[in-house]
Amino acid sequence: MSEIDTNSWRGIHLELLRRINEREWPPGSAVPNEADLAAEFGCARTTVNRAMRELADAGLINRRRKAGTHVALHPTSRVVLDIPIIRLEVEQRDAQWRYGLLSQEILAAPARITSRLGLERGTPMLHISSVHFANSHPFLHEDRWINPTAVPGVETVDFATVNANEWLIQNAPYTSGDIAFSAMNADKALAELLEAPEGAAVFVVDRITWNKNEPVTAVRLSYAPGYRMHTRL
Amino acid sequence: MSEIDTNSWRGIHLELLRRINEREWPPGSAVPNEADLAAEFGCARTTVNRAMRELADAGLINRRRKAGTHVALHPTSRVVLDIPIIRLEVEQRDAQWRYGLLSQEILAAPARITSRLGLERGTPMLHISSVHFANSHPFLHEDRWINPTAVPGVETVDFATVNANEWLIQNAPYTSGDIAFSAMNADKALAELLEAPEGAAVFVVDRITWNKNEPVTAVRLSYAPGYRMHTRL
DNA sequence: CATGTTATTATGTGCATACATAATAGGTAT
DNA sequence: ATACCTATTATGTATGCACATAATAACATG
Repeated sequence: MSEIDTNSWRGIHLELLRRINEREWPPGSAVPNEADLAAEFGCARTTVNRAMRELADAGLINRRRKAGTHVALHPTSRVVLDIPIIRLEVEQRDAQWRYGLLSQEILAAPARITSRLGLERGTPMLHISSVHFANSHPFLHEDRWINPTAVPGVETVDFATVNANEWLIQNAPYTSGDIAFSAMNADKALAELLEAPEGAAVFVVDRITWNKNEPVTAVRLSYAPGYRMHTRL
Repeated sequence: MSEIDTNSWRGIHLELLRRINEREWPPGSAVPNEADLAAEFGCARTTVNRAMRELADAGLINRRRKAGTHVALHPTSRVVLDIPIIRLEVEQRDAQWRYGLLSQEILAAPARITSRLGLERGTPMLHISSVHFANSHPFLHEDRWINPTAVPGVETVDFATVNANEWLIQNAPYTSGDIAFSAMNADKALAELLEAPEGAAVFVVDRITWNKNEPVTAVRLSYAPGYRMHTRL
């Protein structure tokens, strides 16, 4: 049997997890306060606090000053997704990455883009369309709009040799963003690019980023059919 | 101008974020050590440590003992998704939630389930098929397999009156799990259940949970077309 | 020169203490 | 009762100190 180290926040974290999991502290019930737990475990309150903070971050308990700590009634499972740059994502699958630029031009951005970014209708933006390949098979289509005033110098970049995904991460910092996942039927054009049948279900990631209230870029990644995004809970 | 409170870990966290974002500390560069930063900000090392830990958790910096702290080369954006129980998800959209059981029976589980769970082929499991509605429109189809030996008492539950999603969260704790997101074309049966055209792109969540190496449940949630899962970065 | 040993260094963690802050409970005046 | 003020309480955070631990660098030894 592995003894619990009640002197380390990890040990205490595990023990509290156990009490919650085994319904020793059922959902909704009050958890003893930090001082009491510290006394029970024979450690400093700081240590209990650290353990409890992790549980709160994971959504398993709710904490409020004075009101105390309670086991979450509906423990929303909190999933952490790491979204790497596309080249690495391909290489992590032991596949060879390749990138092909389809078009790069300054255009009046369509309303669906400007409205979401909070820009004037018809603002000139840099539009980039490209495909990332894994072992010569299409992996995803990247459809991106960049706000040139937020990213000085983009106009001069040749996105045939450098891919936009990576260049932006290196050169266009953002302070906040919005990301959405959905499923879409591939239209004829997309289907051709992804070498998939028309109408095929495609996993889509829409991402928008801002740098201090200034919109930077809006991108849609359409993954070739069969793509799965997964993590552990 | 808002002054930075260099005495609070939040203030320091913001200041470090700024230095990273504005390329004062470019990707790959070394960050001063905790002691030096503490001296610079005039605070305790503990406070700097707290701020840096947050940055490390967010994937913006990499920390290694002795080697020191470095700004991440490819800052993988880390997304946190909260997956609430389905009823709450519907109600958060200001819609009325309703639930309908389609079937509940003990069956020999198909190979695609048992193999992923690490169970004997043909193990008897409780299969539950149900639909969740939002304002009387199908919201998602829940296709679930439960391992009865891991969840004592499931056989006696009437899942026509209690929905499996909620009952399990309350009664079947898990210690680990696996979750995957993908897109699929609805087959004829699913399309009918979701009141969608056959072949419609459907957002699918596959989740498997274990309780200390014992498989608990495998579930597939197929969302009605149009569903978007989104968060902030 | 390769290899194993030993310092050195930066982060990781624990503790006691103090004070800050949010939220509730209790009491007082109107 | 209602509104307002005032304890009280549990969590949140900062500090100085100490020691643990991982990883590297420096050194010594064959």
